[in-house]
Amino acid sequence: MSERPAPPILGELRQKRPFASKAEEAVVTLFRTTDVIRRAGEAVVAPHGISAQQYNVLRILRGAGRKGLQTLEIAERLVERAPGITRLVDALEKKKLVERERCVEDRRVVWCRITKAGLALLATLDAPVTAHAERTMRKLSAADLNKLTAILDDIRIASA
Amino acid sequence: MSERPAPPILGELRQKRPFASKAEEAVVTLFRTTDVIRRAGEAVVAPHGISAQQYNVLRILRGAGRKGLQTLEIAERLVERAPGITRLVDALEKKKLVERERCVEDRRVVWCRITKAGLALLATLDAPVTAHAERTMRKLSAADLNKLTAILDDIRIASA
DNA sequence: CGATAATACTTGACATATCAACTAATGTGC
DNA sequence: GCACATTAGTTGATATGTCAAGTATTATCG
Repeated sequence: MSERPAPPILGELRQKRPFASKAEEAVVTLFRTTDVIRRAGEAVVAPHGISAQQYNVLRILRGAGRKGLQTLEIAERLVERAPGITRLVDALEKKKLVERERCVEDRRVVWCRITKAGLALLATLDAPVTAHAERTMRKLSAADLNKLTAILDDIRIASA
Repeated sequence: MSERPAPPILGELRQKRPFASKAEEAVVTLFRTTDVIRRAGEAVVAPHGISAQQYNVLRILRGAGRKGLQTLEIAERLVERAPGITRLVDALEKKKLVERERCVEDRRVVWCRITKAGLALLATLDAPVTAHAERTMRKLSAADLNKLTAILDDIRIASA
């Protein structure tokens, strides 16, 4: 008789009942783990007056370079989807981290660009953000880190 | 020269630049994957008039049995933390899925219990929710499923 | 060319999330 | 038993998320 140890997540959530399946256990564990990491990540950027989503927008716009990106293109590239992209960019514009310009050739389009101030803010955040990721994953071997990413990719491919 | 293939997440987010580190790639992949799964999960429960968080509260209260749980105890057991537990339970009470009662012995405490209607709702959701988890993880081998959970547990332990 | 459709946002309404005060009740030390 | 801290929860202010509907502009088809 092999007594399997109870999943750690059960104790963490003070649950006694086992999960209906391994799949459910994995999903709950995934949610929980991501929540923990996200909160820690928000704590990194929040003192600088922006949310994690706003940080993501800034990074996307930095990557886009001079020309910038159309509003809805930003939305498509967000790690975590946000239907309220207009107001997300509104907030960044109010903070002067992003600027917008109506396109002349196609007046439906609005081009968004990161400002100097936005780039400066990102520059100060690069190291802390990378450090946070390293800290989060520090206990994993290189093999496990690759394995984790590969498994997550498999999950997304299957759900497409 | 081994040409490594670009990480799938890069194409998905239309990014050209590689990540600063494997750790950052893993974190972004984790966020993205969880976002995809969460949205699909919300689509399962939303038609029944509740959010994923509210569903989580109901499951916690079902697990707690007759006596119910004190308000803040629910908050501690949530998979994804919610500081606004009062209003979360408010919403469920308004829908008659949960009932509350001020404790007589310690009048600071409020006991929360799931109602018959709450149990009935959960009963109809059990199968679809389990199905969603199975569907999400269907492409993973049993070994990979265990590996995923184990790696995620390691991450949380390290960040404690 | 003119009607219709499609695109690219924007806005309004409402649900949630977050944080910091605040209230009420209980526990603790002197 | 009284001041003070602690606990349990609530409330207010503000930000963010979400969906549906609306506006302006461009594309398409007969």
